[in-house]
Amino acid sequence: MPDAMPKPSATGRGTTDKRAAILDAALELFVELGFHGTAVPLLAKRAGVGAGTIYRYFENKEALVNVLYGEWKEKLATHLLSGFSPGGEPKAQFMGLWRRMSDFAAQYPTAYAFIEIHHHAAYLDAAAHEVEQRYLQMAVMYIQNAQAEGKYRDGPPEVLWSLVEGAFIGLARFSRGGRLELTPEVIEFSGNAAWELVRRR
Amino acid sequence: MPDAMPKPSATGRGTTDKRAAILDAALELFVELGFHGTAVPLLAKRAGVGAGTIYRYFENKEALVNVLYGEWKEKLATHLLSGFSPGGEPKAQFMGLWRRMSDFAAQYPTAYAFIEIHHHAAYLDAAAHEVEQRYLQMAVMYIQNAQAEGKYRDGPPEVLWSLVEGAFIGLARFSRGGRLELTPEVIEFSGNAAWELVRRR
Amino acid sequence: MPDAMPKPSATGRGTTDKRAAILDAALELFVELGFHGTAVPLLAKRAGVGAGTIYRYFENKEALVNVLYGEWKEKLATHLLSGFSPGGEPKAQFMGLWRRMSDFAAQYPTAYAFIEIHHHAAYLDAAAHEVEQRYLQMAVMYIQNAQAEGKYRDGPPEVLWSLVEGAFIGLARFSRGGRLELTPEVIEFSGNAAWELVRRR
Amino acid sequence: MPDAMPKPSATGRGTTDKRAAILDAALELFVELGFHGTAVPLLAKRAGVGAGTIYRYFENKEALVNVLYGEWKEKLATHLLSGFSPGGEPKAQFMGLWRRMSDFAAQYPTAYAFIEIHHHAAYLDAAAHEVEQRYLQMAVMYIQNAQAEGKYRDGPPEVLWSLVEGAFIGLARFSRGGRLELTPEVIEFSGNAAWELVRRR
DNA sequence: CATGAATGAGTTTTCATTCAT
DNA sequence: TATGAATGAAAACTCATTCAT
Repeated sequence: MPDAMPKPSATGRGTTDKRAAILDAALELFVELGFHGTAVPLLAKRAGVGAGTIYRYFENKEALVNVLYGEWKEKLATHLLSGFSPGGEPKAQFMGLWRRMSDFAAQYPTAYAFIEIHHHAAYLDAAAHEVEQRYLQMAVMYIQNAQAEGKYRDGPPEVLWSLVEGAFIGLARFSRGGRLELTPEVIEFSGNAAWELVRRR
Repeated sequence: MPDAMPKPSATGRGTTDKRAAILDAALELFVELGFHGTAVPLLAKRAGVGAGTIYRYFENKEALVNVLYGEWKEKLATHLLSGFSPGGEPKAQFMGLWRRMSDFAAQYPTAYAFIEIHHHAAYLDAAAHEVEQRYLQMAVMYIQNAQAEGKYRDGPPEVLWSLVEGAFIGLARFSRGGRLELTPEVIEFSGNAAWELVRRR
Repeated sequence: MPDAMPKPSATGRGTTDKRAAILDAALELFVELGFHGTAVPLLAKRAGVGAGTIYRYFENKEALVNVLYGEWKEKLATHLLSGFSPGGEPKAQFMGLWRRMSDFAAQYPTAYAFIEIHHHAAYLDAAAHEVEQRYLQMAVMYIQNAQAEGKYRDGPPEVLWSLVEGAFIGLARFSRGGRLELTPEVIEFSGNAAWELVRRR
Repeated sequence: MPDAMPKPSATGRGTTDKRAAILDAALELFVELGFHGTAVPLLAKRAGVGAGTIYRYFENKEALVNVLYGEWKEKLATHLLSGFSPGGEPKAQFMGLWRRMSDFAAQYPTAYAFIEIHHHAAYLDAAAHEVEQRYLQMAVMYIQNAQAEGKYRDGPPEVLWSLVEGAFIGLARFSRGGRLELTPEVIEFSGNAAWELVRRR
């Protein structure tokens, strides 16, 4: 068991290279082959490191997938929150959210797929579930606020969020199939449609 | 390799018992633990058969998951198609579809989860992909017809369908979490919202 | 464990059919795939009987191979002995032996291969080894007699027999390859050569 | 599937130790128990390595037996060819060949038994069959040359070789039984007898 | 620090044998 | 008496993890 594992935010660079390479390789392979379907030696090879090296950065395979989940879900949350302006046109606000989701899915398609696929895996630990919880709460609060201001359709906010996020996941899945690119036009079109899911009428 | 594998549609009953027990156990465990995360002996135990028995009914584990996928996706397609009336009020038609999706997900929650989770797994074979294709084509044709009749929003039908199905998947996922039941009220509420995704305005 | 197993020399025929079919199938498959390489269900299929039926005639797979070995080695010994005339021209006597070996190998090529291949297998039991012993003793006595009468080369009779039998086995193996038939000409030619192995000069 | 399997001709020593240990153990056990009769864990134990280690050196059990066959048959061919002088007394030449066969069988009795036993096993691959072919061609050419020079008996060279090699195999089998040692006297005696198989008269 | 060869526990799969029919 | 579906013990093989270098 490594005594002091190199942290991701190390200052010196170089130390972190391998950790990042491992995480990147894991992201790809876990999406492609699944967690249990990915052998550590293969992962090591894809990352360009020795198999043993992985265990210098992560306690074991399970820890690795949990770190991966936590980091990316956090990153997604941060991304969605960034540039969020509380007041303003409700539709513009929604479209902003939809665009940020799209940005993220377009920029990190594998990471978005990873998050989506692993959202309820048996090997996710308490920490990962907590990140998950906070993410959902954030979303729910967003909806509740908009409902409180009379902008959004009434109803259980979790349900509304499930529909909106689900719709986006459907779009992202389809674009992952390679038969659709997330162009600005597609994003506008789908965002406009999704807006109707939530808007009060 | 079994020479003549017992078929599902056996006449005499009893022949099919074990096959069905294996499929049921696999459904549960593949959802719970994933395909690679499910060991065959565990599967056998859950099905109440010997480990070797599984190989009398399925060539190997991969064949098993593919049969499972094919059968359930087919069942879903049949279910969605059943009671579909071509002409009629567009919204009523949509709500009918949404209700049938809900029926299915409520009646077979594990199967619906299974289908949703495995939709693009590396171990699905050509036959499974074909079932998948036909399913999508069916959906696309439905959307196209409605668009042609001027009832639905214009735009790529696959995108519209991705949004609608995604929204429903989001709902189903959330209900699987145990914090929401798919009551008629929830179904009406969500269906009304989802209808807005597609309706022309 | 069958109480009274049907014997090979049953009078009524019919009873023996299956036993014979099993032995025939086993002969072929043990030569083709080896003893451990032959699965009992395959054997059953080739014999045209149910897998369980094999256990009505033989205690287990090992007993089967031992019966097979014993019966065929005995049959070979009987065949070689038949028509053996103690006095007479030594070369004619040798050629008679060589011809009878050839007859046997030509008439029962699979059985001859089986005997040859299994001559020292780990799963042969005491009874089979005893048959083996008697066979060798018979051969040795034949050689010793001929030596005593001054017709054969001096030297360890087992060695002489090993050379002669080995030479024939070499021939039989080659003919099994399909590139040579054991025609009367080939038998005469090889017998003449083999005769030189043993003849006194 | 190992990516880069350690090769036999490694420079640094030590690399090859385990590979050699595995091959040696396999040689013994395949002769003793047969290919299908030898379980990999037993093989590993005999070789003093972990079961998994075998798969670092050989793709599977079948590859192992094929490498074994190829290496030893090649070694036998090389040994028989070594010190072969084209011109010279025909009998001396034959006796030289017989002695080299004996040397080999005496020095590597298990390997000789292995080669002999596996000469036509179902699991030998194309490469092994090719080695086999080349070996036979070599033998045939040797006989043909001697025939062309009028030293050997006329007749199909493959048949003559089958008789000679068969005779030697008979001798080797018998000596393996433990009741005969391949002493120089036995080799001379048997060689003299075998010479009569082929010599022209 | 980094490695990758080595491992044995655990996986998938096979198969000799049994037994209900 | 004959069967072949069912089985679990044992086979072949994989892989997460360790550790000597």
